[in-house]
Amino acid sequence: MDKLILIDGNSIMNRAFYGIMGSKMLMTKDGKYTNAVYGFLAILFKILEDIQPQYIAVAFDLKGPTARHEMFEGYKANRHGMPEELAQQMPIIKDVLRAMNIDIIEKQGYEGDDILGTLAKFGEKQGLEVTILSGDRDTFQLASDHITIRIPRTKAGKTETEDYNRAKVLEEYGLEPEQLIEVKALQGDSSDNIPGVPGIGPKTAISLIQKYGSVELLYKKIESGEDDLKGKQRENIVNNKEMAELSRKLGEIDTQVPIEDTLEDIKLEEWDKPKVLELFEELRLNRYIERFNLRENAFGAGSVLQQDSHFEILETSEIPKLNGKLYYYLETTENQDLGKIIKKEISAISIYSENKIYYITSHDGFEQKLKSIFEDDKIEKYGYDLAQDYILLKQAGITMKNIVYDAKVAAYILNPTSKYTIDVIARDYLEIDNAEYLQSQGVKEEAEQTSLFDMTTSSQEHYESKKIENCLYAEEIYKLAETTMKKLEEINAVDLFENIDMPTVEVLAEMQWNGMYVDLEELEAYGKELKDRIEILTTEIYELCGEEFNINSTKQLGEILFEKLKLTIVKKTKSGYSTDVDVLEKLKDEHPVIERLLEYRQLTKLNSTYVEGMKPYINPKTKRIHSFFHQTITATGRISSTEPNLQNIPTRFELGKRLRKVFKTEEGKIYLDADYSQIELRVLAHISNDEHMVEAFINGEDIHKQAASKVFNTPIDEVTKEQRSAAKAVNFGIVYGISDFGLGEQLHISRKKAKQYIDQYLELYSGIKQFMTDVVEKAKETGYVETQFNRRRYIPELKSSNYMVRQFGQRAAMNTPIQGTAADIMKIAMKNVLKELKTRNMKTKIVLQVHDEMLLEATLDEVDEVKDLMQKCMESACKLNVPLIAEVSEATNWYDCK
DNA sequence: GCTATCACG
DNA sequence: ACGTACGTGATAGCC
Repeated sequence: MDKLILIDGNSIMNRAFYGIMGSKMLMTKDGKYTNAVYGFLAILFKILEDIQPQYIAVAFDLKGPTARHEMFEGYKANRHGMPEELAQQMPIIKDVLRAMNIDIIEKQGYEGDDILGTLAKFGEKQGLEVTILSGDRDTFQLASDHITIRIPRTKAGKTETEDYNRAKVLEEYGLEPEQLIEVKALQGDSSDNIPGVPGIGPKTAISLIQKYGSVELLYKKIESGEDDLKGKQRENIVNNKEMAELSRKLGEIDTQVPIEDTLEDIKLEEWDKPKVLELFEELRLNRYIERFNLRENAFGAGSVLQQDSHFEILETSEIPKLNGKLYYYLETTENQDLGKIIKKEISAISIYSENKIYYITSHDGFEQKLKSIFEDDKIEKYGYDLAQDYILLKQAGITMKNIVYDAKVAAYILNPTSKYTIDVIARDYLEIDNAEYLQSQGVKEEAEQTSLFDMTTSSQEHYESKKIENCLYAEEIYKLAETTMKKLEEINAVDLFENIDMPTVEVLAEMQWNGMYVDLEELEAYGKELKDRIEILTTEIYELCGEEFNINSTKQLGEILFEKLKLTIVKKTKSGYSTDVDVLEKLKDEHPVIERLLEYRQLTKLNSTYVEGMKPYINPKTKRIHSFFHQTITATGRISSTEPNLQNIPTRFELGKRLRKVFKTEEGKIYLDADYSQIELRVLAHISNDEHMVEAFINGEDIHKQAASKVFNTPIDEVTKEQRSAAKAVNFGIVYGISDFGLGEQLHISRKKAKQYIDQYLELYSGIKQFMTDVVEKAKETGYVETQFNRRRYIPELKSSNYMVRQFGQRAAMNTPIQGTAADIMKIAMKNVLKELKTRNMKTKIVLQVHDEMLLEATLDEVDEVKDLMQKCMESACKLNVPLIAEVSEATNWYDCK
């Protein structure tokens, strides 16, 4: 028997959209979402494969009123339009379907359901086996012996489907499919705003129809008094007869829609392959391009994958001819040697050269060979994650020189909010699906090898797999260098890449390699002090609360404070009572336990995060902490630090700040710590070119004081401390993309008052106001914002249907050029500092960067010179229309650098 | 793995 | 009527 598939386009797109959401939101590079298209196609291909139909059609709703709206003006009144992120995908899926020659049926005044119903009945009459694919259970009323409704069902994260034919409906509801219309008439449908009869839910409705057969028969029985309904329920049913009848009409799917399409139209046809290919390429659906062999059929080879067996691998022990450029990938193995900076070592290298990949595994004299190429200043290095390679090589006694291209960094600049595993980059910029390719080459995944049932993987197979994988990467680095550089040119970011971010690779690797010395004994003494005090506090807290509990559990603490002690509930979180600092500060006068809790929180934070948390990272050999510094994490261009994070070592409060005493210089060395003064506000002054702010900086005025004087309309000499501090908060707020609510929270003042401050501020700093309007407007237009050095951040949130998300987009649009430009400037300064140190052959080392602070460990003989060059490098990193000021301090421990 | 909290610029 | 300041990372508790 021939088969027909009918798809409810809107409902499946909807499901696909919400099914694939969140962190994995798929997006094209220009910020267009593709998750629903992707999900729809996955579902489509699945059902095509399952059913192997001869006929297929997809129905869509059109905007505009339908017959149901005329019947009842409240119909679907509670529906707001589909979110923009989904709406923009509807034309895309239609284009794809057209290219596949799949009939799209839309009819003004009718809903998708009606079209499906009409076609299903038509198909059944023609003797076809019909399957309707819909996410909407309303369509169950169409089920029959030859019409099956298939609905997707999410079960434990996996999408499965369930089929409903007449028998299945009967089994689940105890009713004929047609009777579901009657059920809905009584029950109504809140999602479509169909009223039904008040007080009747699904259970009652079903049992009533099971008993009486239909709405009509129910009312007949009531009229003749043969019913056995009672009380309020009976009253409701009697009083809402019209509602029930109307609801019945609204809920019944129309199977008489005048449709012109013939059986011939909905026949499954060959795709227009070139068109499908084009669309799939745009959507980056490489997986499907491969699966359906679109490239071969369209216009032959397109990517490496089609170039049959691809690249030639040569296993050798000799370095190939390099022609001044080394395109390479380092293979590593784990090495848990405690003295190592990173717990890996180089096990092989794959090198691209003249269309071949050379694979060289570790052997006698291997390191010497690596040294000869990596230390050669005349050979440009092209790779992936060179900061890691730098350390790996350093561990082998090799100092990498002439670092030119890092694919990870290039991809980061092209889109700082993406991910940069080599697989993702290959997909994004080479349209290669590495997993699929490796599978096609018989490469076994690492995870499979550890499976209990797969102990058979021989070391030979493992070797082969590793080889192919690493050689693929080397090949891709070669290709990426070309494609990503081209794309960098398109967005005018070559200078940023070559002169700012690439030099930063080495700076960060140096920082990690150098590390910061930590006095373990002092750290432990500090920890002991904390722990002693924590013990006392714990006892006191238990006593004051009258019981022992886990103070670290916000849940338990919340119950004690707000249920047992009945303190005022200030704020709630998603899961219960909030107990954060703000809340506790407000409760300080209500109970003596609060101040102890505040101290307890502070101390346990210091102890667990900083003392205990940091200990394991002290390298037993160097006695130093070698944090990772990441260059491709933040949306703005800043650096981040992990394992441990050295960029958030306490400083605001004395007790925490004392921790900085354990960071000490080695014998005969001294820290030089340089801070940019107000770098973000200076950048803001520059970008906005606001008259007053620029003037204040040029005249060396106190910027917060000036703001206070303006906002509070007070002569500059009469500005109070409080006013200055309030104005400081406003300045911060401005940089963050201000909101009255946020400022109000920060200053503990009313929203109205906060708004006054802001309005007054923007009135006077009109250049800043202009900048904020312009930057948001331009971002909405182009979809991205840029720093002064053309670092770009796409902000798709600006197009969100969610007000909150849009607001966030606006603040990000205002903040990113400021924070990002400051980050760019710092990177330039670091690069120049390192360059100076190198050319002058100095022994001073860079050990840390904290956004606007740079910490060097200088040898005593170099202190004066370095101090000077550091300041010069920082202050002359770029030319702004306000002065750039760096303040340098020196001490033998970090605490004393002020 | 998510949430709440808190450390930094 | 809603519920926010921007950018990060680590820890603990809880599911």
